Amino acid sequence: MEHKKQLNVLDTVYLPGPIEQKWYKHWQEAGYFSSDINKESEPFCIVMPPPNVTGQLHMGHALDCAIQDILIRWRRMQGRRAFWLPGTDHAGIATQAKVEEALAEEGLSKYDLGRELFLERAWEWKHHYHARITKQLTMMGCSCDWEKERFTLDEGCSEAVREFFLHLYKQGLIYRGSYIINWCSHCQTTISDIEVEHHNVASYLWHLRYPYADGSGYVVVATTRPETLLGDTAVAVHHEDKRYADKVGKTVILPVMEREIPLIADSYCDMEFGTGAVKVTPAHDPNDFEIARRHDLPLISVIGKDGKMTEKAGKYAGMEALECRRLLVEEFKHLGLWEGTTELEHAVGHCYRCGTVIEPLVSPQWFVKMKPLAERGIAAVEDGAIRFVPSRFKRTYISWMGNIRDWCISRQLWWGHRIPVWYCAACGQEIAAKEAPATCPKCNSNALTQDTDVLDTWFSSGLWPFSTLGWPKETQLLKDFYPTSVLVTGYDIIFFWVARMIVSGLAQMDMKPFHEVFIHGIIRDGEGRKMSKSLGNGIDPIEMIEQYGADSLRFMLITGVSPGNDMRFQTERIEAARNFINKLWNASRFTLMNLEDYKQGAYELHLTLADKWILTRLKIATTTVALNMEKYELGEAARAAYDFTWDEFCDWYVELAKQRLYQGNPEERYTAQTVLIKVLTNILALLHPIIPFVTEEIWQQLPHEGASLMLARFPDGSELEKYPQEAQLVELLMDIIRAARNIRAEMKVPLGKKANIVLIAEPALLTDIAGGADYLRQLAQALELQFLPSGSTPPALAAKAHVRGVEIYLPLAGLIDIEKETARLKKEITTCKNELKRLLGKLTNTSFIAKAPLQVIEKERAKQGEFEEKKRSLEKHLEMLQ
RNA sequence: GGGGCUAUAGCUCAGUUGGUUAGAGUGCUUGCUUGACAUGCAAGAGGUCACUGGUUCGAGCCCAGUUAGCCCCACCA
Repeated sequence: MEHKKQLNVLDTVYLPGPIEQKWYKHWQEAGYFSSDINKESEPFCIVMPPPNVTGQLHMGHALDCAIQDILIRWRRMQGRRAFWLPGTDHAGIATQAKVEEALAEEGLSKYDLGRELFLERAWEWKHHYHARITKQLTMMGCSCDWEKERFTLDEGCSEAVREFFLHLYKQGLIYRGSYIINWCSHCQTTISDIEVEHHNVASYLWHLRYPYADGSGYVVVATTRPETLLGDTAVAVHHEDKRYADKVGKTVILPVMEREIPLIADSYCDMEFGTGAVKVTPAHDPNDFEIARRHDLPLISVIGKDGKMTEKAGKYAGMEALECRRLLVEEFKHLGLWEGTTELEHAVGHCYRCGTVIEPLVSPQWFVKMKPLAERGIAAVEDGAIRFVPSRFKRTYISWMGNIRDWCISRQLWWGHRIPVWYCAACGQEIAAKEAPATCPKCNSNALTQDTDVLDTWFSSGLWPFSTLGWPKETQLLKDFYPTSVLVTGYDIIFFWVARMIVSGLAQMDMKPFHEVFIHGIIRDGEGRKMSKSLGNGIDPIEMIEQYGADSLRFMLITGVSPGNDMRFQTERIEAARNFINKLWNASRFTLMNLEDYKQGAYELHLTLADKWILTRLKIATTTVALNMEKYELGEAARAAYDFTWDEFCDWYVELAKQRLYQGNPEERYTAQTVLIKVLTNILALLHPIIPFVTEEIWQQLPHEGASLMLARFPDGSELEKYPQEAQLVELLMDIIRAARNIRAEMKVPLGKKANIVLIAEPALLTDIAGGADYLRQLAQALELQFLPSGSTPPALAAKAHVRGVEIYLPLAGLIDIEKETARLKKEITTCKNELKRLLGKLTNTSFIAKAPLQVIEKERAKQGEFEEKKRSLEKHLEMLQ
């Protein structure tokens, strides 16, 4: 054990800044973040959800990282081989959009640069923000193994992507085909179904007449998108719709285009909606696309990728779609084919990146066949191989997976993994390969060109748990750490990411990617709104760290919220966290200030009541913390440590220890010092995963063994001793002290004025209490203590309280306010009466007596006895005062 | 149209297998230059645990329904 006293006792306020920087650097240089620490032990691995290199980290990342770092530090302290793998995501569409924005400010478009130069700019962007993100993670205190850091677009991850693509391709699980996809005309790319956000939009339903070809009148269709009618290839009604029973099979003339199209019957139609007749535009509506496949209808694309009408739109060609809509409705009015317009609110798909309305288009794209993959993904969660915490997210996941459709993975972007497929210009052959083939295997031509599209960014993040560990190479890292232990992320990306990782892991590795998924909520602003750029209500974690310290931020983020629930970010809460850390700091200052003469083993220990009490409480608190950590109840764990530290250690034990420290003999002083060190050291260990910086700073200054608190043992309570009887007695003494303080406060006894206290109880109990007489004198401001056996005559003019068989009198001649004391007593008596009423009801209930466990009944009886005695005792005193 | 979450002190929230006199932080009241800390100490006020039923000896907690708010999914044009 060494003891170096460095703490500046003048610093009554803890200043986190320099201390946090100092320790992060120290830990990193000492190699404590390495996955080689505890190398021979059971591995514990977390792969960090890679933040996007689009920008800096927000409060959600701070929460995510705080949780992961807590888990990692905790397991490391338990002796596990803890490995937290950091990394970042290239975030295809998002980053490309940012780079394009930056170019636009220079008056340039990506086409001005060309693919290669554009990618250079994108890499510059990546380097810039990567450095920033790294800085932020270090400021948070993240103990990740930086030497193993990865990026989704690095060489290894790129190889993994190609390998996995081929794996699925060979099984026919990746295919190319012309299907209806979601097109964002702003981003100029497809997006997958989950990247489409549906918002309700107030719009109109136009009722339009399509004349029958045989001249027998017209059918009225209702549409929200008149401009698409130029691409109609049928009108559909429901089989059972009597209104149209004799019309099915006829043809109608599509107005404006003068095209003859059939009237068909399809169960998709809702007879209740509109007129029951729906126009079918297979090229611009997913449902119509399905109808067309069932009825073998042609596809006519009338809206192009630029959002303008195509040449197939006849005279409307080249026009913006919305302008076309307006003019087309006008034309229908002129033609006498407009029946009317009604208001309608309906869901419209928008791009999740830019908010542009999504245009469904038919286009040749690459898809992943999801059904067979999803089945395995569902089974793994259903049979418990992968466990969701909290468990309610299991249902969310399964129901989504059960309804999954094929995943469009090709993107018309430049920033990302190029699709590993080449086309032969000579024979049209499609060649999927890991590396660029020299010649066409079919015709030997060397006129090969690679597919120009890149893959959906989530295609590569889906491989993250194994691509980062070195796959497809058979690395030791992969052997040691796959499957990973737990994945920590927000519920908002369960579908985007968690589901994809499960599916990909099972498909490629034949093994789940992780055992557990720990889901947290999102951080909202003080009013409960989502933090967003557009609202400008985001709170920068860095600002908070600079103002309050990373420890405060971490503590605040994981307390006061239960797992999986959202949290409001309120400044008062981070202030409260800061105050707690300051409290810990000051309790440590107090301890250190009293250790100048401390020498381990100098004397024998003589544990007092207070010592035995705090050690017992420490054992309980430690056990509580340890159990809650195991259950992922981090907030509860933190709260237990907080309560113990502040309420029991600081408010009581430190006060109880002062007398021995200031006036005790060397042995007494030594014992108090030893217990202070022991309890404080234990507190620091319990809190270290949560608030690593301040705990390390203090620990290093206390007598300690080992190089760093990071590598110290995390206590679980089993190593601590307990003294239940002494602890119980101290609890009684505390109650007596509180009662006496209450009386003093109510009677407004000036602080400096000491008063006598008379205690009346059974002799055996009195003897016990007398053992804590010093505590009473000190903390209840007692001048003289008098112990009288039960039945003795109490002092005449006194205030009284009654606590667990002990009558407490404060003779306050001159100070006592009879009226106040009467009121106080009456209030106490009322409480007793209410409790007794409740207890009596229970105890006279025969079924309660018959069915409740004996223990519960005994407890209630004991309470009844106590309250009866208390009531009697107080009533007697009340009478005396009258 | 499905599914989920939330409703507990003025405010923000805990309350983990049903048994505590229902808790914390913050705010409020009162008193404190207490030899670690005013980012603090002590004492206090403040709750029909949304509502209605049910299960149970016993419900803030379990079940059903109602109301209010939030979120996710979804192809009614």
